Amino acid sequence: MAHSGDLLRGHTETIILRILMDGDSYGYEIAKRILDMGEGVIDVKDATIYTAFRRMEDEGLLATYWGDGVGGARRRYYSITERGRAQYESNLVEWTKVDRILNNLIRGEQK
Amino acid sequence: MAHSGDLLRGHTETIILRILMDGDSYGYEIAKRILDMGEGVIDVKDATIYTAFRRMEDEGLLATYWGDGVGGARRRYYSITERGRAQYESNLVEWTKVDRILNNLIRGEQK
DNA sequence: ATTTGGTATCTAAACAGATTATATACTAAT
DNA sequence: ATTAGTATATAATCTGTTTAGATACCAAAT
Repeated sequence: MAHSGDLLRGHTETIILRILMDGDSYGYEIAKRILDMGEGVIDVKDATIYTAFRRMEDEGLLATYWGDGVGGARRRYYSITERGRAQYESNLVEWTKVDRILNNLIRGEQK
Repeated sequence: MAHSGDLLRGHTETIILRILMDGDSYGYEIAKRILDMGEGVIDVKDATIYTAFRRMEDEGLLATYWGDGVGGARRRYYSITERGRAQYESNLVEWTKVDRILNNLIRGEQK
């Protein structure tokens, strides 16, 4: 059986980019937000977030800086770059198409 | 960048099950049908279909038999089992939830 | 006659994003 | 002193998809 992460696969970056469009954030908070909105169906693991950050930094989609963890551990903040914004817009267009087609395929509607 | 197959990942089985609910079929035809409905956005590779068949047979979702390829190569037909139908219904319910949540996450709508 | 193109199935090896497991470290409350 | 919550990180593993290649049959064109 496909593991639950396959549902998220390919969308993690888009989701992170979308969250960062609301303002800078850090891994733990982003993970909690996805978990919260995931309603038990989508549950992202923190390792997924952190490996995605590395990839996205390498691709120039994110910029990063250290913040001071108030009342806890240190935080590494991320902000979305211009390139990241462009990537998000592109992914959103793609998703809109994919979503419609996937619905056709899964529900068996006519072409 | 996520390769295009990640968009399909986790849904291939559901799509195959859905197609087989219209009647028995074989790999090449199923691949063409997905390609056709995929509108250039979803393009499944035949190896993906055939490896999915093996998995699904092992899981008891499909039954198979050889047909005679009229005017071409031999065909291996697949039919959906009771278990396959149940799996499809279950996957459909799952997808309905995932689709809504994924849209919330990707479009950044309120919870 | 043989080459080309369409039909059709199959598998080993590589790829890549997600998961598992584990380590580290700081703070606040018990 | 211990536990729980906050926070980041990475190596190794998992698994569905892709790449690349093999096999084979038929019909039409050269």
